[in-house]
Amino acid sequence: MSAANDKSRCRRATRINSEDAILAAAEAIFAERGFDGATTAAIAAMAGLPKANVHYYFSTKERLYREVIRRILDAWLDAARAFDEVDSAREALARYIVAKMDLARERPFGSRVFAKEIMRGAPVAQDFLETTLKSWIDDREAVVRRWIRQGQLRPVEPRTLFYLIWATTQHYADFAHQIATLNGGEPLSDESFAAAKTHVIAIILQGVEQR
Amino acid sequence: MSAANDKSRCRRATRINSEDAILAAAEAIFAERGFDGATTAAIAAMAGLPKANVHYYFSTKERLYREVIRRILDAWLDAARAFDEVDSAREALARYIVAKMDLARERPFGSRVFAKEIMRGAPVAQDFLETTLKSWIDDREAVVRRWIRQGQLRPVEPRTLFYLIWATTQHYADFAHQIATLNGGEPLSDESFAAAKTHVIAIILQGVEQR
DNA sequence: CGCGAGTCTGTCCAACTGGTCAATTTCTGC
DNA sequence: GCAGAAATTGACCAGTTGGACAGACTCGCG
Repeated sequence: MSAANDKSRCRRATRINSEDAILAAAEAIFAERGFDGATTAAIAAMAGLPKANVHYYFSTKERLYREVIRRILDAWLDAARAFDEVDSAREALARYIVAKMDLARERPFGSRVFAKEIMRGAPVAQDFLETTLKSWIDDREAVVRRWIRQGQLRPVEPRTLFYLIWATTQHYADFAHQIATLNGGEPLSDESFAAAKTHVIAIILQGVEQR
Repeated sequence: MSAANDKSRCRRATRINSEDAILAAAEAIFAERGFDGATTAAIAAMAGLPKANVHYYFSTKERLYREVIRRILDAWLDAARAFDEVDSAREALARYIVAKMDLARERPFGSRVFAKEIMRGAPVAQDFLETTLKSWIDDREAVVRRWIRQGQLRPVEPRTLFYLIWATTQHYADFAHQIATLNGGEPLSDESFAAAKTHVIAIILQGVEQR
């Protein structure tokens, strides 16, 4: 790689590093205080930059917020693919729950930002809900109904099953503080979390599988 | 009842009406925007009172917020009693889920305020989590373990079961907007909600009952 | 080496926030 | 029917916020 390329990549890298630092800080601050409660000053402080620098990369607080939401939805879609990797109901559900639990563990702030976005009426994510998410769940509902016809699953209501999975997996991110408090003040260890994953899968599969 | 009592009750009634209007408005505004994002002006406007009137009844925004939280925790404790009404695992779990689902349906704002309170690290509810909630779940965990020993339930992890119930029941309040959007833009009808209640109970009981 | 584009930041401002206060109106007990 | 307590409210204030902007600094190419 040429020196010229190296240098131009250096500039770009600086920009990307700053943007990433700001986005990561924004995700944390928005998660804790919500859109209205978050201040650009707090985001800048957490990112270790002057406030004006934040406004250099993201002209307005709303534009920054939209970008944070966009990344979260990307990560969600990524995890959702786990549902389609295999054709057995048991395996597909198990993999999907694992993917959603891991997402909750790795991006707890993102999960909380999304939750708060929905609670304010989804002014930014409404389009995602109506188009991408709507068709995702319509399609998967059909898949679940096929599994039921094939005798892999009991005749459960597909929507109820998805809401139960979404709710439970997100709970481990959104209510991590409550879980930690009930765990003696300590966040779940990796082992406890892995065990929780297994137990959640066990209960849900037992709840819907035909036996 | 004497005229004097009638009158004094009138004054008190006015006060109580105003306080209730403010508390109801506060619950809605805090639910949508969180503590930091909520403004006393918005709460006053929704309650149909001048802002100064709000500060007459609740000296500070934080005091008002604490009172909102207190009432929510009261309602939660009320619903939690459903768990102890009967001794069969099946009946106790079913009743508890019904109570929590009904609470989510009747007090969706309260549920969201609580969720946001946890997400900001529970500065106000921490004491409740550490004392009341901790001992509640410790005691009920013991009850679940007894049911397991008695062969009423499969050997599930009690905590996982409670988190799954809390998550799912709260989801119907906190994510009501998402559910409505996926329901064609309309909130769940009373019939759909009643059906969801039944389906949730069916999946969870199937998931944990010994058969 | 030097110049222009890109990056960074201190300073400022208009709008808004929680909260105060004094003046006014409305009750209540006698 | 009146004295005073309680309730109500418009006007106001000090602190904070999102954002603008001009100038300083840095990098990379010719």
